[in-house]
Amino acid sequence: MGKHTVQASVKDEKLVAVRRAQMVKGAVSLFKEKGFHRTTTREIARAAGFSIGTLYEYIRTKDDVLYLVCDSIYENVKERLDQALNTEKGSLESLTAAVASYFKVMNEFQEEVLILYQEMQSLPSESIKYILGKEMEMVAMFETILQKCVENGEFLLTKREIDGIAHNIFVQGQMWGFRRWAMQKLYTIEEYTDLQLRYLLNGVRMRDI
Amino acid sequence: MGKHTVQASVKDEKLVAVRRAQMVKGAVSLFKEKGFHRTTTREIARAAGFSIGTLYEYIRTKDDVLYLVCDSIYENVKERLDQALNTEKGSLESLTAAVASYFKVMNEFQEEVLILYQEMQSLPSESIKYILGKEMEMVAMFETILQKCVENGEFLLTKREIDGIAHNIFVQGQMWGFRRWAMQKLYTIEEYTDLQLRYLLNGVRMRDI
Amino acid sequence: MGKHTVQASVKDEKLVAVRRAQMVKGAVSLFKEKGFHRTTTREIARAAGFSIGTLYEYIRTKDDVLYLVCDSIYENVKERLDQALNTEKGSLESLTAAVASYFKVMNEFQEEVLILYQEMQSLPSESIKYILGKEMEMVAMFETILQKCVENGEFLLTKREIDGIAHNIFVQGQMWGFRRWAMQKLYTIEEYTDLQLRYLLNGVRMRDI
Amino acid sequence: MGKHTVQASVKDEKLVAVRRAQMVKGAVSLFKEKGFHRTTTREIARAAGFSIGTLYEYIRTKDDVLYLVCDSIYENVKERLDQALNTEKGSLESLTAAVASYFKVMNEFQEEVLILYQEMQSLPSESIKYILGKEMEMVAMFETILQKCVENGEFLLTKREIDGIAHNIFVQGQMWGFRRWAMQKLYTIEEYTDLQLRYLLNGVRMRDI
DNA sequence: AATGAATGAGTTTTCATTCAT
DNA sequence: CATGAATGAAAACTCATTCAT
Repeated sequence: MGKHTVQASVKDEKLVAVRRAQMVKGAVSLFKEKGFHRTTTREIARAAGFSIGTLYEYIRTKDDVLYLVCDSIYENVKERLDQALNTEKGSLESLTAAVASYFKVMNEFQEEVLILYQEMQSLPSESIKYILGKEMEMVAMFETILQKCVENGEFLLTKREIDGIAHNIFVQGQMWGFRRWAMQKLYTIEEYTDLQLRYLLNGVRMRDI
Repeated sequence: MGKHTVQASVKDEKLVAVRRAQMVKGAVSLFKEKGFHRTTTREIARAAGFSIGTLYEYIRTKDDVLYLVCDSIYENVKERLDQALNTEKGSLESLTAAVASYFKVMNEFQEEVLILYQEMQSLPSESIKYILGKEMEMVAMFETILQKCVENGEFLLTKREIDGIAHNIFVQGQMWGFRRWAMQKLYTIEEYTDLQLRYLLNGVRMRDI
Repeated sequence: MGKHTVQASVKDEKLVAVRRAQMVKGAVSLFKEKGFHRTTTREIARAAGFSIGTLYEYIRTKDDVLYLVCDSIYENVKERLDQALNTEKGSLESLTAAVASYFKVMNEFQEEVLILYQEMQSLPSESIKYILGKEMEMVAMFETILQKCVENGEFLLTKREIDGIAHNIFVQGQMWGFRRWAMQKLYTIEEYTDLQLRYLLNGVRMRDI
Repeated sequence: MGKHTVQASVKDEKLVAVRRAQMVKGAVSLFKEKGFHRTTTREIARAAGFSIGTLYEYIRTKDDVLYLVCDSIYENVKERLDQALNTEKGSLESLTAAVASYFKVMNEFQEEVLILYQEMQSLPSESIKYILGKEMEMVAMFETILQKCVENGEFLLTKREIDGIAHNIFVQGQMWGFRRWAMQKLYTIEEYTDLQLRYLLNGVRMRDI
């Protein structure tokens, strides 16, 4: 955190949180529609339900909005994921369930994740690192699950293979939203989940026994 | 093509092609650095080696530059891919070779592909469709190879499975460039190719014999 | 006075005086640093030790602050000058002492006088006249002293000459602060006083006797 | 010069000079009326006879206008002064003539000099130094004249006295415009010149003869 | 009396596009 | 064909002022 905090002129921290939530909500819906650069600060203010002057009481520059949006998206995704994965016990079923949950979350947040990928580059590299750090935490969740599975003797995998698979899971989840114009014609999210799981598990399942 | 053609004031088609090539080259290197929206038309003209007035003799709007850039990128990728895959004969080895070639091409064009993903949204939806069509053609290349493999009795796959695998191959190639900050710490391009091929083939290889 | 009074919402006149003194003190130090236009009302409030809302309980507009500051500066200068010159008796020595005192005061208030000259123009012309009136009173002090000297037979001067000399004295005092970047490299305030006095008295001293 | 040059987007140096002259002329008349801070860039552009976009082809920031204005004022004053003083021969008459010329120039440029004193503080300190350097050159002109007079045996003065007198001459010239509301009620410029010259010369004339 | 969040008019600055030369 | 000066709409951002608490 520390420097990854956007300065507000308003002192009341509760209020800052409330206003920023309004702001992010409005901004996300605008960014979905036209992207960050084609959205004006006035539009963001209006969508948030307050004036341009008020907007600037809660941020310093337009880039702050982008940062807040990106941060909020991953925060939401991670929160939903934490809830979904916290019962995980290192079994094949729980891995399956975790991946299915993750894909569902990514289905829900597909537009938001698209924003992240398209606009994050405009942030200062410090902020990019910070946000990608959150992504790594999510990948690490899958690594942990896989690791447990290995420890439980469900799979036989090296650390490197675990890393690779965790990445693949993560990317396949994003891909659903990313390439929805192609994927969502071919499959429902459930079908897609089944397909990818089968494909992933082919790679990881210990030969019978 | 038809409407997917950018109008030029200059008649000499050879010259148009030459100037646009200069323009795209300059623009790509600028877009890599700062993105489409943070790049000005003046900068594009300068990078191309001519004046702002001349730039506008070869395009109508700034968006035309983006279109030309996106189009050119996929044209280049496809061209390289056509070369790499045209000797393909429907065998496991040729599939392996094709995927490896594709990954190599994506490694080479990673920054350009990034541009595509980040900026394509700014194009009119007509242009997006047109360019995504090219992407579909590339996916179709892998479908064809897989189909031939099935026909040759190498694999046993349904049409749907073929589509899914082709997509996965395609996405894993893009993922290399996309998530290079994570992937390229873990693997060399060759290691990455091996890893992904093993997973892919685990899923497609006919159960022994 | 009359219209040269700044309206306050707060009734308690004692409090008004206290708050305005705080305000002027903070504002002067800000104006010294960055000038009137580059200083915001929020900064003035903060420097004064209260909130922006409170600031506006004691003034009507930002210009009021400038007026109050200008007024206060001359008020302070005049007060110090009154103290210094009230023992004056119309002799050459007392003139000398008066000029020396005045130069000392101007040395002390040089930054404040700079503010006056740089920002007074932003006041409504009514206020300018009012404040310049105070300046005239100060010039008049020197006229009075000179007049007494003439009456005492120390000098032989016409009314016009007295006016001119009084002005010269006044301007030379301001010049010390105004052109301090040039003058204060050449002289100490004492040397400067000596120099200017000699020069002034050359013009006014009655030929020997 | 060197870094004291304002960057223009337009290449044609002749044109830059012409447009900047228009700009300065318009800006000076606006600054006389309402000061730098109360004048908008749009007003400057309009007064100069071109659009806001064009204005910014010839400057980088609004502060550049102020710099150009300040520079131009002293350039003009110095040029007029150079013309007036170049026939100077180190006699009492030529000193008298020089001072009279200078006062006349300051009478002519009184509003411009007022601008300098009121707005120069807003410039970066580098530019202030550069411009005050020009002022020092003007003071040096009088020092040179006085020095010649001393060499010719007209006056008997130390170097320090010369410096002090040159400063006094310079300040008395500025004072005429500065305090015109007071001075110009009492005297015509000619009378003022006579008066100040008499004082000055009382101080410098060699005893008797 | 004191506070500080809210407001929006107003300001500087940029930049895609045009057009006369 | 090529040039680059001119344009002005549009954008980000500021800040004096108000007013509900």
